[in-house]
Amino acid sequence: MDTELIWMRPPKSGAGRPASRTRAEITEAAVRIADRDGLSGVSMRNVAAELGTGAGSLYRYVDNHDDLLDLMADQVHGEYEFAEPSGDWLSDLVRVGLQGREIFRRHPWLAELTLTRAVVGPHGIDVTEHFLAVLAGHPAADSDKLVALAMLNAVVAASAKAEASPMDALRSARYVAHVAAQGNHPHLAALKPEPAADDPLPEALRRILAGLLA
Amino acid sequence: MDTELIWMRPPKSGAGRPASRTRAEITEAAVRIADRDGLSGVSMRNVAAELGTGAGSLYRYVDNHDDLLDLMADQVHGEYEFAEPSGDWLSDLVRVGLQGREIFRRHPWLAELTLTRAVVGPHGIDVTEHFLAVLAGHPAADSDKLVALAMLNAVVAASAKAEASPMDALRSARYVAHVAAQGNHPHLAALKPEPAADDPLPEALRRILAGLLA
DNA sequence: AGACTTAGCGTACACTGTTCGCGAAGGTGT
DNA sequence: ACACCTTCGCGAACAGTGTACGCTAAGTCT
Repeated sequence: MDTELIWMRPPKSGAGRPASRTRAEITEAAVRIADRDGLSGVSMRNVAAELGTGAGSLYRYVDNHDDLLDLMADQVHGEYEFAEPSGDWLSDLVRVGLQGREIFRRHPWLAELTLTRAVVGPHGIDVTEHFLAVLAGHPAADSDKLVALAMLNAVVAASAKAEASPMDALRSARYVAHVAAQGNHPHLAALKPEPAADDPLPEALRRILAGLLA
Repeated sequence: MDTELIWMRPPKSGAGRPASRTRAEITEAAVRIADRDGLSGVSMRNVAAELGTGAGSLYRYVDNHDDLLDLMADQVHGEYEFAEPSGDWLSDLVRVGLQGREIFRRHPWLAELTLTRAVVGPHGIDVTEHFLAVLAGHPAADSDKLVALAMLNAVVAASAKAEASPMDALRSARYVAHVAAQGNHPHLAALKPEPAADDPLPEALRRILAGLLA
């Protein structure tokens, strides 16, 4: 069994019949399906059909279904566009977070993926590298910086997931109202249905990052 | 189709043959299996076998597999033990977060669940109620408090997931080393393999919560 | 006692990830 | 040019999944 990450596997030797498809091509097809039908639509058979090939053929390019998910997650991490560090590290990092949210919005399935598995691949690594570059002059310990990155990802993904499934919010709201009517949860009942304030994420990110990297 | 959450469904009418099992019993069996074999072991057939019954019978108690997962997630949220608000809201909330981590440690499958779906049920609601009770005198807007709770959950779950699967960390580390050796990622290569500092979570939670609820 | 309602079960269906063997394809070396 | 040989693409097969449905038996109510 190959315990290495998929990106480290050695390239095929030149001999033999050449492959008619590339791993990138397969990844793109999978992303296309996920964007259209959601993560559950990304089955080996569906991806193969999108490419006009057989399901078993995919296993020439990918070890298993999870590998395919890893490839997808890493691929869309390539959509980040990094600006040169401006000197204001806090604003730069918030920028990264907000850019992440845009990616999550473009690919609603990504939140579930990043929350479930670590994104490590060429593009995921690039994000880490940029994050560290922005914090190059910052006195915090390396481990604290990495913790901050992980937390930033978790928070952005969680908020993206929340805004991606408003049905959940509706069902929850109905249940909360039901419970509040029971009378045993005074603070819950006292919640005011406030006018949705404008986008809370930028400020939340500022505060979280500032708190973590004091 | 019933769009209501499972906990709102009306109790059965007294007539007819009484059920020989309870929903709680089924949920406990599912949790037991998940604790032992992980989330993927929680199939309808496995849970049914654990109870010595047929797979189809479970659908008398649960609408579908996802409902069962919701029940499991909510049930273990009943393991929180809430103390009276001490007056120091920050410490109280950190306490909640650390207690959450203990629950995640006892039930490693829970992180994936809470990161994937919202936990709304009797026990999940109790957590929210307690969170709001602690912040009863706090001037922040209600919506900000709820955001803080969601972020707290995301952060604790993410850190629990990370510590639950050190294999991922190992594979990642190997790949990072491989990339760093390439030379294109100076900041990554400059990371010092520091001695693991003592538990960073309490301080991180303090800072995040203090930042969010300034 | 009889009627009625519901539980439990077994079977069936469509789908999933994955494996394996076979035939064909296309470069490489002589 | 030809043979070789590695690799690809494919189709069938297997074990497992969630779920629907019809039947029978088991209780409760009138």
